[in-house]
This record gives sequence, structure tokens and C-alpha cells, in this order.
Amino acid sequence: MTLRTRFAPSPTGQVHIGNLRAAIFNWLFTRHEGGEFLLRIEDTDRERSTPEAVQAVLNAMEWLGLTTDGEILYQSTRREAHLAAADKLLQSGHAYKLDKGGTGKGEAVLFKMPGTDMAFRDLIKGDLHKAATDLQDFVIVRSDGNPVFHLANVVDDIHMGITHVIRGDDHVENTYRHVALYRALGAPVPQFAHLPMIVNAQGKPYSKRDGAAYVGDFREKGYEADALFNYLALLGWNPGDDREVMPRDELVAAFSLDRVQAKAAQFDFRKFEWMNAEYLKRLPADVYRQRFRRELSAAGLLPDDVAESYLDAVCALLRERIKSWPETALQAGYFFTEQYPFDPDAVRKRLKKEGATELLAALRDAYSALPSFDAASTEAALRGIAEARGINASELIHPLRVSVTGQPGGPSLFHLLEVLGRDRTLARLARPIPA
RNA sequence: GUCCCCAUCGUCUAGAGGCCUAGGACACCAGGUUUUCAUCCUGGUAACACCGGUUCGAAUCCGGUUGGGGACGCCA
Repeated sequence: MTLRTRFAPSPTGQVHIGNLRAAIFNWLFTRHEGGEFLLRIEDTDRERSTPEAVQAVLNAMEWLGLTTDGEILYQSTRREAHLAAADKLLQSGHAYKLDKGGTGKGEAVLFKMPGTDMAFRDLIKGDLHKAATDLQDFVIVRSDGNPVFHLANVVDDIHMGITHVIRGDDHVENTYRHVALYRALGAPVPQFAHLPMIVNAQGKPYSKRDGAAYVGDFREKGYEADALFNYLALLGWNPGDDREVMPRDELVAAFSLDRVQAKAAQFDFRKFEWMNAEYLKRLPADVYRQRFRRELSAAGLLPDDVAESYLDAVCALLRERIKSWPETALQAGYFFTEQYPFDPDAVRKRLKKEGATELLAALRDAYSALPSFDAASTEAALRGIAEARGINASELIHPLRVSVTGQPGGPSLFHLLEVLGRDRTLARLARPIPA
């Protein structure tokens, strides 16, 4: 029998990182074992299941590279099979009809629990058991004739031949019901593995109040899919050695459910950002340039007539400095517009300082007379002025940077000037000090 | 309230009786490199929740306490 797993989200909006991690662990486990990873959309809730929500699931999986095997199963197409299973259970005496609670809504179909203590082995949490008295009969078909989650879930997992159910912690208690259903239906019981939750600093389930909680949030903010994948894989699991930044194939090779943590894990955004920066560093040059361009364009900073060589030069200069894409506008903006913002503190400290204006004028004169405007020449000229005046080179360097970039920090100043070019540099030096 | 689960640095974790004076990573602090910020390098602060057993020996096994979380729908 081939090992088979599934990801079975209900499309009710966006994909939460907790769900995404369940998908990742399923995928990693399946790829490691050489099995099949299937997708089932649990869209029986007509109210909330929209085509957009289904698309959000598909987009998220594609973005993260969570490849699936076989056709996608839409649970809404399985209604007849669910009801047939309920009939079978009614026939075999495993279920009965009842107007539960005397609501007058009509009779629902209830599944009859076996009346014995139950136990199952969870691949993550170990042996779990529950006393018969804590196991109550439950509704499998509502009085309006619609199948309930438990029935649909189990019937479909049987139909799909799922051998390993890897899902969230919140389903632990449901598992006793599900195991009983498998048995009553005469189907082999799959293996179960329940993943602990992702929590916030308060130990509560991580939600959008705690920051980026949906896959789309990460994507929109320009984080790397591979970084999110890697970080989430390491949240509640580790390879058993000190590796952390791990390419996809290494994760697959090292993954095993018995190294999954039994306790909840807190999402640490700072460590995630570190991970993202690690992935940014490793990006191939051409991919990096493509992303760089996309960010500038999104920020409305990319002129239509920009020269490719100029863009390349700026990109190369900033390559080691940008740790996340959202900061691109600030880091790179001044290369493309004269309307770059000035950092107020830097202006006060460097440009409004005694003598700064005069020094900048001297620099301007020297730079306009330079035979060649390259990094070595601009640096030599600046140091020459500093020496002639008996001042520290930094007395010139700081005002120059702020005047030309508006920022207190940035890439190597003289290389920056070379990329910026003489014309822009001189024009900026000639401008009055911003208020 | 009932039932279930969990418990190592602030965070993610290594650790499956002696290798632990508890290791790594993020964060933090200090120093170095740098014109600046960042990077980078070096070093540092920081944890076995508590109590009792078992054992020659316990972070590791057992029990209890405390704390945290989850589940208790004709939702999924």
C-alpha cells in the first residue's frame, strides 16, 4: 500500500500559517517517504466557501512549492457518498436517528460510540486514550440532511486511501470519534500525527492581531517563500543537528515525524526576518535583480527610461545591504529621484552644523574639476581637502552623504558617488539645506 | 466545570541515566573591522518550573504540585 497523505483545508478566506505548517509537514513527510500528497478542499460550508477562498489556497500552495499528486478533490462533490455511508451505518446498527435535544427540527443521524475505552497511538504525542464515559455519541447527519464534518472527513479519507493523517492539535479529541467511524465502516485506521499549535507571546493561538498570520501577508510584504517554508519547518521540528538554513532537498532528506515537538511553539518574527535575510543573501544575482526591480516599480520609483546598466550598478551596490524588500524604497530611492526624503536627525547633525555649507561648496568645486569621477578620485579629492584644512575626513564625509542621499547611512560613499554620477552629485551639493 | 495534552536560556531548540561546569541559533550586551548604518569577526549575559521518589548517579525514569494550552456544536 502506498503511503498517502493529504492537506484538507476548508476555504474560508485566507490561509493561516498554522494551516500552512500542517501542509508543509505533510508535504515534507510524504516527500521523504516517497508517498503521495493529495489536496482536498473541504468546501461543504456553502456560506463561507467562495471561489476566491479556494484560489487563495491554491495560490499559497503554489507560492510555497507544495506540489500535490493526483486530482484535487472537492468535498462538495462527495455528498452522496457521505450519505450512503450514513445509511450503511444505520443498517449495521452503528447509527440511529434521534431528535437530539428535542429541538423539533426533526431527526438527525447519530453515530453510536462503541461504549468501550479507546486508545490510539499518535506519531507525535504518543499513546493517547480516553474512558468510555467521556466518549459520547455524535451527530453525523444533521436534521436538514447535511453530513457533518466528522463523517465527511473520514469517508473521504477512506475514499482517497489516506494512510497518515497529519493535522492540527485541535483535532486530537475528534480522533477517537474518527477511529470509531473507520472501524464501524470496516476500513483500516490510518496513522495519526497531531501537530502542536503556533502561539503568540501570550501562549494563545497566533492570530492576525499578532502580526502577519496569513500566507498572503508574507507574500505581500515581499518575504521569500523559501524562507517562510524553512522557518515554519523549523518551528516545532529540527533535523537533530545544528543545521538551520536548509535547502528544500535537505529538509526532505532529514524530515521525520518523531522529531516533531509535542509542545506549542511561538512564532518569532525576528528570527524569521533573519532567516529571510539569509535567503536573500543566497539568491542568484539575476533573481535578486528581478526582485529589486519589482520593488522599485511597486514603490513607483522606477523611471521608464532608466538604463539597465545604471539599475545593475545600483542593485550591485545595495545587494549586501537590503535585508527585506520593504526597505528598498528608502535604501534605493535617492538613486532614482531628486525628491528623496531627508532624515531630520541627519540634517540637523550633519548639514546644519557650523561650516558644513562651506565645506560642501569646497567639495563641489573640487569634484567639478575632477578629470575622472570615479570612487578613487572622489575619495582622494575629499581626503586632500581634509588634509589641507587639517580636519578629519569624516567632517566632510558625513555632510556629503546626507546632502547627496538624505540618509545617515548607506553603501560605501565613494562607490555610491560613482554610480550616482557627477551631474547628479554636483546638482545635489548645490541645493540649499532642507528645512 | 469535565476530559485531554504540554513544561530546558526572552524565543526556536540539542539533550532519549553518567559524554552536561547543559550545546547551537535568533534576540540582547561588549569589543574589533568600516567614513556612517548594516554586514562580518571575537567575546559575554541568560534555562533544566517546584517537591518527593527510583538509582552509585537524573534535565533525562515515576508520582504529586504549580503553571500554560486544547477539546467539550445538528462549526470545520
